[in-house]
Amino acid sequence: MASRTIRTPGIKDVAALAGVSASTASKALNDTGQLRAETRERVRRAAEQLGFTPDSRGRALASGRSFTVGLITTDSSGRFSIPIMLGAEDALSAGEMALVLCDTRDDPLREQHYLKSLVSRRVDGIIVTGRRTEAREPIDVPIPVVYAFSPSTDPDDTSVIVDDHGGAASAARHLLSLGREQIAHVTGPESHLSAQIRAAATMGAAREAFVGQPLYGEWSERWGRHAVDVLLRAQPTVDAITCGSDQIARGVCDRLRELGRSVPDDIAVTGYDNWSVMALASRPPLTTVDMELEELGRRTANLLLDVIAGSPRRGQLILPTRLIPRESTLGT
Amino acid sequence: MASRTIRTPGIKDVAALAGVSASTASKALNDTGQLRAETRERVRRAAEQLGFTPDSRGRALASGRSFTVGLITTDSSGRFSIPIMLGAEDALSAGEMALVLCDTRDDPLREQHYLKSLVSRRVDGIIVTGRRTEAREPIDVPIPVVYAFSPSTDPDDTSVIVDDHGGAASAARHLLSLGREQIAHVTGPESHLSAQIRAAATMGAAREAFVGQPLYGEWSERWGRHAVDVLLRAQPTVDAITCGSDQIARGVCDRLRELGRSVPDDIAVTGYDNWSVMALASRPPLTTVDMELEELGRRTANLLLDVIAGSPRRGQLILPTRLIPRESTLGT
DNA sequence: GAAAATCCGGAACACGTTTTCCTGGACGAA
DNA sequence: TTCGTCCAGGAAAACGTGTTCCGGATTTTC
Repeated sequence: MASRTIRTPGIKDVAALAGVSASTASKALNDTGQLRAETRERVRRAAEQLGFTPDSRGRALASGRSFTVGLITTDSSGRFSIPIMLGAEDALSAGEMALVLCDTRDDPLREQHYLKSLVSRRVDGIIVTGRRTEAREPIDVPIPVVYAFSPSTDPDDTSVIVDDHGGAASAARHLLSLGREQIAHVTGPESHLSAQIRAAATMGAAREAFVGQPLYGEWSERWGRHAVDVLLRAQPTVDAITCGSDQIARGVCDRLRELGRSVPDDIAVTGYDNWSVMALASRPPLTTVDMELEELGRRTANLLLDVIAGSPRRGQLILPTRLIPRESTLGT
Repeated sequence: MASRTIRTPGIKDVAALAGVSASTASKALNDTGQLRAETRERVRRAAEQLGFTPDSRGRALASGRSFTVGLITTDSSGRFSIPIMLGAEDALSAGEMALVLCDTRDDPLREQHYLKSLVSRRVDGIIVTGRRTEAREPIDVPIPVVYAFSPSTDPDDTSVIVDDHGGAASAARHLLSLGREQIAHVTGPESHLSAQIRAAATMGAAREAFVGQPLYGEWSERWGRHAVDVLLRAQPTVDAITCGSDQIARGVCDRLRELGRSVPDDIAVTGYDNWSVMALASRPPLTTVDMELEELGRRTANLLLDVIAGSPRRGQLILPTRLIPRESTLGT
């Protein structure tokens, strides 16, 4: 039994090597307590020499915190959740927090399972995010929670959301400022809140320049192409189209080009999302609205850190979007 | 001090309520030790009544395991890492393991930081993944590691990779089986291993049906469009084009349509990646090669679980791809 | 020179669980 | 009756850290 299997060194090993007690070593490494500078240094060198990395399980137990937050997403495959995730992870890692990923795949059972697991891990906080802007049922855990993108239905919960209204309005105003006078709107299913909001905001901002009715369809290029035909039949003199997504906008551009209409000379087009594979690959590249989701993720994480630190900020935080002007409205 | 702040109940509370000792409660809840069935049941009811969830920090400390694995990715924004991540998370969550996400953003400093953090958390294992198929430097930690997508340069490490050669060959064989006799290949930068491999595999499988030289460029639609012009000038009689990515293939299709060439009647086209927003939105939808990355993630996770359990499987595991036939080769 | 203040560092405990070892009792066999 | 066996459950150690308290040593003060 003399030669135990090799372990990673613990604080006791460091202490022994430095010739002090474990508690002294702890104080030395954490810059706490009253120690001579020389002692501190000696312990530090010992730790260095042994390649000591403190075991956060012990620390977690002692401190009552786990330095971990859970991210629960209804679909991380979606392109909305991912930037949020990344932003959150970025903000958290700066604070030495780890992020554990839970993809529920929209399955309530899986969600329950994950919640239980996170509670059992005594996670310091939870971020909940979804792929729709509709408010969602709050989750019930004895742990700080912040909602991102999909707010909680409970207005007292902390939620960080995108200013969808402002985003759509900024696109419309951009077109007005370029002198466009007949603006149409093509977007996704009317059942989607974001489609409704964007349509309403567009009409509100365009006012008398808005022509016809918003065209609801699906979030696809195909619908964008088809919508052009519908639109041109009803409003042949339209000179601008704002779209509810970059995919739709790309379809719109493609179809317009096929019909020999120039973008933006004849008709200007705007997208929504700033999804680079769509917005940049489109011909011409799309003027679009960036929801700045990574920043949203960061803000969410920082808000969660505040809640954990004991100073919660309740209610909805609405983050601004950013208009990215490109050739589809400006020309070359 | 009598009314302490309300805590989540511990196993001792459960034990007290059931009238047994903590150790007995532990045994009852874990189906271990020698206990009367009646006692077990009593403890279970007590746990249920108190809504007891075991604290995994304590469990981690006692068991020596943390029931956590780290996923280190050089860019999780890439569309390759994400399905891998999801697959891994899926496989791990079944085993009650949590996955902590570490996005290094290709920064060696951040990678070091994350590694230190994972070691400090005494993670049970680490999955390393990247966005390129080139082998990468192994990481040096006293923890089981499995590499996914980007293998380790050390052949003794465990790596799970995609059969890029087989994938490209399957596309070429598919075209041959359809009677195509002049096959060209358009792909990404020659500096990318995957581009080289796919080109070589295409030539090998097409044999005398291969015309000209592989056209190397970039992974973009723009290059795909441009490549068509280059290609048709050099090889006017080509009747099939295999592409190194769906983006390139989409560009190829677009340009061919503009030139009045029918896909697939005049020229058949195949993509690579089965990236649905590209492959399905393309006109016509693309026959393409699916790398089954989510499955790769699952396999990787399961392999890691094996290593953790003590039965490592060294070397490279090469997973097959799947050919997805669609209209761009089959017609309607 | 003695008392007080200050500085250092160690012993012990807490955190929540699992696990090993041990004890007391019931039971059967000789 | 006595010995051994088996069962049910408890006490304590272990995991690795942080923290509180306390005592000894050194310095300061009168």
